[in-house]
Amino acid sequence: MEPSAPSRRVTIVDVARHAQVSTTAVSKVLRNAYGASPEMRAKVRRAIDELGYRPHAGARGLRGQTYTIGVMLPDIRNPFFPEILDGITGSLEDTEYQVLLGPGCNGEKAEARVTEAMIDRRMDGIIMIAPVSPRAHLEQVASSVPTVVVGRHGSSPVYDTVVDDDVEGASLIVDHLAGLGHRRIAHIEHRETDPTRRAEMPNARRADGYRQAMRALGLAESIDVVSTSYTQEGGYKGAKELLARPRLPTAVFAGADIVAMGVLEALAEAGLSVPGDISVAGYDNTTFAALGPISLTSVDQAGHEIGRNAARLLLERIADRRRPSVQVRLSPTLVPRRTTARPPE
Amino acid sequence: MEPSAPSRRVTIVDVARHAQVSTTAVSKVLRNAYGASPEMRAKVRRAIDELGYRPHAGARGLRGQTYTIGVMLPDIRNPFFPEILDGITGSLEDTEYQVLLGPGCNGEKAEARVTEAMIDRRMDGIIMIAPVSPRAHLEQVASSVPTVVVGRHGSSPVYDTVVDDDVEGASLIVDHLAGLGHRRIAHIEHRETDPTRRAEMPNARRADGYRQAMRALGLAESIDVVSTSYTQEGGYKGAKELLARPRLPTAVFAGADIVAMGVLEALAEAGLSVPGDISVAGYDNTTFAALGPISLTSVDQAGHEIGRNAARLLLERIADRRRPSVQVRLSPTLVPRRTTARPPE
DNA sequence: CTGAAAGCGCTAACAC
DNA sequence: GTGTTAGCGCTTTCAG
Repeated sequence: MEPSAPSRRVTIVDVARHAQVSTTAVSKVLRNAYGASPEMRAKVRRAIDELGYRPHAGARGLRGQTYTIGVMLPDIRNPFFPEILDGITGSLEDTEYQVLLGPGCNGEKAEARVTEAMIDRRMDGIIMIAPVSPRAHLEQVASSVPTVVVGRHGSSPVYDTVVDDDVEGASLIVDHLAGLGHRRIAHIEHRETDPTRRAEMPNARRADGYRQAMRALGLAESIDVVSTSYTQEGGYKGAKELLARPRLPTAVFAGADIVAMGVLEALAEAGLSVPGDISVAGYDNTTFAALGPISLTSVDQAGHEIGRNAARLLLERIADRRRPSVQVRLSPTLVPRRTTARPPE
Repeated sequence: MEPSAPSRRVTIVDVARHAQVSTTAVSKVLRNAYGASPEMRAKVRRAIDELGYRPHAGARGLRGQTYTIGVMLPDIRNPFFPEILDGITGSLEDTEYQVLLGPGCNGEKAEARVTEAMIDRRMDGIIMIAPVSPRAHLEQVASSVPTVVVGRHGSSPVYDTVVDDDVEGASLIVDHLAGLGHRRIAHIEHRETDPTRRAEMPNARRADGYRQAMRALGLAESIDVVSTSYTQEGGYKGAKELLARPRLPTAVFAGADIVAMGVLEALAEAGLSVPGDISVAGYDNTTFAALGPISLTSVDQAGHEIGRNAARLLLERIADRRRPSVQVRLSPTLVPRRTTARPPE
């Protein structure tokens, strides 16, 4: 076996010759296009199988499509994304399209690089998951390739969106805690200064939902929001800040599971038991929320459904680039586990 | 803004015209190829900037390279892979190459589909992380495109490999536990029946390393291996099995962190405290091993280094497809945390 | 050092 | 329904 021998690959010409037809005929069969008789199709299919022919995606892209869908994930570490991805690939696995992921897009610059790379490779469509780029950039991308944006609120005429209702998710948690008897429920949010992002990013929505739900329950005076970041460290710091309050809250709603991890650590250090002394809830229902030793109450975003919808919208838009943009909003569900219980007497 | 307007992109012809040179000249500048005067380069570069030109990767691939590296990850959920990926993208971000990931490759069939897709897109090189495909398939891939295989022992003349020394990792754990005074140390392994895979997959090596280390310490009679799988459930079942033993081990070495999670759950259910009654160690030093409430002793595989080496080897092989294949083996390190301590008196 | 011309593998447009 | 032809945007000869 030669290492990476540049052996000439079977091309459409070889198939045409083998099947004794024109390359156009082969091309039509490949694309299931109109204008080939059943006998011709059969003949061509046989030749394709016999020769083990697979079309060169790049060459196809030069005139037609590349049959490639790009998915941009901001952070491969976020255990919530795999669900979305499964939803996408699941919907696409019976199509001709192949999904390829753009890695490590943390920050606007990296996002721009990846989206450019996808456009330069003439991908047929792009799904951007929880992008942080300014809306203008999203619209610029969408103006050159069919695009679906996942996890950003706000709509645009040029791209479709799929989001989970973060306001509803926050109130699921608040209602759950209030139902258990809690009144002093604190929230740890991700600090967001940019005004556009405040309006569009899920984290800000969760904080809004928390406030809204507290007010609806007549707990307006108990509203207590600590601004840190959606990281374990952010949770740790946020909890430290709450521990310094004159009166401790009886429950903490962390804006993300990873934040809850930091909270649990800080509480353990302070000698407080969960949920005996204080209840803790997260958001995203990530893998580690389900881990036995953690068993964190959380909100599930139906990532699979999000992904399925994103794929569906993208295919629709690839088929008709002028159809009006669509916004899909899904509802989250509460997953109660062992970190929440009635407040201490 | 038009939704996905198919506005004609700037091509190499536009750049050539703008700079008043031939397309050949532009091409040479793009590729930093020999045969262009400094003045010409400057002129072309200016034209490229002014027009915002970016070459079409697919078209380039038709004759030359696509400047795309494919990375195949078996399971995006495995929290160990992001480290490797960071190592790869970090090494490549100052090059012209763009990394794209093939998603969800669990199982031979999915792996084959993804590698085919990468080959059909004429990627310049492929990095396969912990593939499960038979070696013949790996070699077939490698024979048509430069390939580096990560996390598979055993060498091939047609692809390079980067592995972490799993035997050494296992003995780090065993020595650590023995050093604390443990003698009855059990191991939970991933069941592997296929003989080739037994020889090449890391999981089998860890079990071998465990046995070897136990023997070296004169603890041969205490060797106790439970075969389940590298999943949380596998850990849970494995622990249940150990709990049914006439004499409980004082320490459990789980072959992977996720397995340890299941073990912790089963032990908690049985009312045993960790590490008071029994010590637990994992492998991979994943994100959740570091989580405060878990704090699992584990083995760190230096994922970043693995990724850096894989990228380096791949670039070398792209530059010289005939250079003899290389095997890199890296050493793991122990990360002691709170789940391991001296055995009960 | 420079550029004209051929061609990579495929699809679209157009004949027949 | 079928085949012929002309590109898509780039790199690679190969003359000059």
